[in-house]
Amino acid sequence: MNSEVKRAGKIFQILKEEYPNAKPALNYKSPFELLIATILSAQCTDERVNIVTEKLFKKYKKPEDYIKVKNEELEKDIFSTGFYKQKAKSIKNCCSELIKKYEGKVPADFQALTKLPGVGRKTASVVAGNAFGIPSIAVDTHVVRLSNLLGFVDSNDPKKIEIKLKELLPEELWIVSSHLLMNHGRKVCIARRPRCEECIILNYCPSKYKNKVVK
DNA sequence: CTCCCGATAT
DNA sequence: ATATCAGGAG
Repeated sequence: MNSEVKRAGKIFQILKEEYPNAKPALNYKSPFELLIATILSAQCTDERVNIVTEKLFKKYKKPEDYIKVKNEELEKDIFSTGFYKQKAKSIKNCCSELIKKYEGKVPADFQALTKLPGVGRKTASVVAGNAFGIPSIAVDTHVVRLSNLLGFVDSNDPKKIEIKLKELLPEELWIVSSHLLMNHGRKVCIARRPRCEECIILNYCPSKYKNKVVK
């Protein structure tokens, strides 16, 4: 086992102690709700998505419910998450696909998820991992940022980062590792201004007090 | 690489 | 007032 792997192991061990209850920040009660919430979370904070989905999930229960309303109505209901026209289309098309191909159920398969409208690698990983327990690493902007700052990678390509993290970590840590990095990224290693003073893994961070994302 | 867009920190 | 945040599709 190389030193890179050991270092990563140490970092995630500390993060696990710091965030013992690390879980998705999105609120959901089913794979379907998680799928919708994650589509909405593109370029939007999880916090804001939760505000929107609180009402949304009371009104829309099944894929059919999203299809039968007019575009403008769905757009209004998801407005504040931004990119609402795109997202409304994605959600509607996605729901049609679910009905057509999967009897209205969310497929428990990464590749199948990726093919759904509005669902890219990150969303597919979130759903596969958190709704179905399939080992996956969701690489969102926090994971990209922290992976670079912590020196795991020198790249902004989410797929490369995902592959690298999978090499670095044992499979049972994959799902939780995303949550840990997202948690830490949101609370301490904040994009706008990293709180290096309060960072628990500062000693393992090559970017400490740099306040600037590498590359 | 550009477009899609509102919310919020500074 | 405005820079920055936050993924997917074409």
